[in-house]
Amino acid sequence: MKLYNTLTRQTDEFQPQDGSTVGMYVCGPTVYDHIHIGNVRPVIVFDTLRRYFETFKGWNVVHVQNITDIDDKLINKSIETGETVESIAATYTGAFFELLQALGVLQPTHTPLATEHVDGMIQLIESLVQSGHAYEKDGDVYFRVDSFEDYGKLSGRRLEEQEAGARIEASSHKENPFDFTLWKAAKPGEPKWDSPWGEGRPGWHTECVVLSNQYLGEHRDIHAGGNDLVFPHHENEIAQAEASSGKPFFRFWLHNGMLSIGGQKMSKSLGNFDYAKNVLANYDPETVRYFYLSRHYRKPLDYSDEGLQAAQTAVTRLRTMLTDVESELRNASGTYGDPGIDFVSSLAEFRSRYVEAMDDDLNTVAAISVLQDLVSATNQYKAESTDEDRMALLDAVALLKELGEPLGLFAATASRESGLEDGLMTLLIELRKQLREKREFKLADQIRDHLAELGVVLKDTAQGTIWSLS
RNA sequence: GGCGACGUAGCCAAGUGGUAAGGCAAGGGACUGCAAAUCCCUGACUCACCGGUUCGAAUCCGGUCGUCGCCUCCA
Repeated sequence: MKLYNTLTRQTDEFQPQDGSTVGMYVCGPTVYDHIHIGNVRPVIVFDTLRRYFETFKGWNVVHVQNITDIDDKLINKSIETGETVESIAATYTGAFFELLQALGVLQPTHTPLATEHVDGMIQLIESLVQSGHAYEKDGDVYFRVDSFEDYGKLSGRRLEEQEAGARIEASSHKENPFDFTLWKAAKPGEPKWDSPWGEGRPGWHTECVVLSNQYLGEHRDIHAGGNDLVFPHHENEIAQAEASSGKPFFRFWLHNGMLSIGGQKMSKSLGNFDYAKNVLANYDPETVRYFYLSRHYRKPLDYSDEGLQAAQTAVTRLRTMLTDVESELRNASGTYGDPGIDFVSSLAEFRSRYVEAMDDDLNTVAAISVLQDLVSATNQYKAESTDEDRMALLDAVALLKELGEPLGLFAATASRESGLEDGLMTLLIELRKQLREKREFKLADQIRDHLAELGVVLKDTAQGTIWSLS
């Protein structure tokens, strides 16, 4: 499939290096607060990519999702609240994983904490110091950008051009204003680790390098994150990784677009943000996923309640087809008939359109339109086919579920009814049918209304009354 | 100042050289005892604007206007 690669600035054909295993690293959150609705975008997008790899490409995916649990923001929060950094980090790390689960995100293969890999980071920094790519100054260690020829290759920034109009404030410690911190000396009271340069903590960019190497080894296929990380974070990762190893770091760099609110970028520093948990309090997870996937992942996405509402209506339409068919045919042993066979053979077209869309730089928007078309065609067949020719509808349902899998849709729709439940419903529906035949509509409606209160939905269709759980 | 993205119907949004997907909203019709769901019909002579290339452009080139992002922690 093709993926847009920030490194080459074009869509490149993607294949795992060894042909079967994809190593994918997604930059994770700094756990000093609950994640917001912007942080959710890469989580959903790259979960979708992973699912597509696994279900449609047959590739095994090693998915690394790091947790940054040591950082200035955590230290500041600790000073504000009096809580320890460890305790704050533990709280929001837990909240993060709860949220992933609520969103139906597959559990990443590895979820390493930065603080558990400080030794590895110190080793990396030491090797950079020894090779002249880094230097120590008063307990801080900086990466020497002038020592890395390719600096700027990811973000397209040439050092010479940058320096002219630079608005980076010059630090007296740095040889070049673009030199970045690898190791930061500890102030009194701050969390700290021993190192050859005294007590301190690692810089942010270093953790992703160490964790990538450790958990992916040579399977460094994809490194992903928000496009606000391109510079300086990912640029700096590449610099230190490639300066130290002499080998290419990652082959593919994938970046999702930012979330905006009212056309303005949403961010914590601007204050115009909402917590992801609040959205999940108002919308079901599939609606949330549908909303995020209804815009191409590289483009900016404007967040709005109206957008979520539209997504909810749209995803409900898909789900309704699925539940209606399953309700009608749950016990049926119908036949296909010639029209059914024709209909089933027409389904292949939807699948290939879907694959074509997803293969084209994960075009989930076009893929979703295929699901909508599939549902339209199925509803049409449902409306026009005779009672004997309905088994084909189950094929359409199976396809819809298959296509929904990478998007994370319809997982929760599999309601299992017990034999007793089934029997009771059949009884109630038969009773109500007799009432309706006697035109006792008041009683019949009472049954339907009361069942609705219990979460059971009745629909009177041309094929008889069907029921499903709401 | 440097790097980059975007401007498609009331709203959201694909399409990036071959004559405008899909969803939401809206109106009309069908079905129905009523509900619910569903089906049918109605939508951009047009893709910010101007000029160019081409048999042909929303799609390529040049320019104009407008919006936004990164360059400082940020997904």
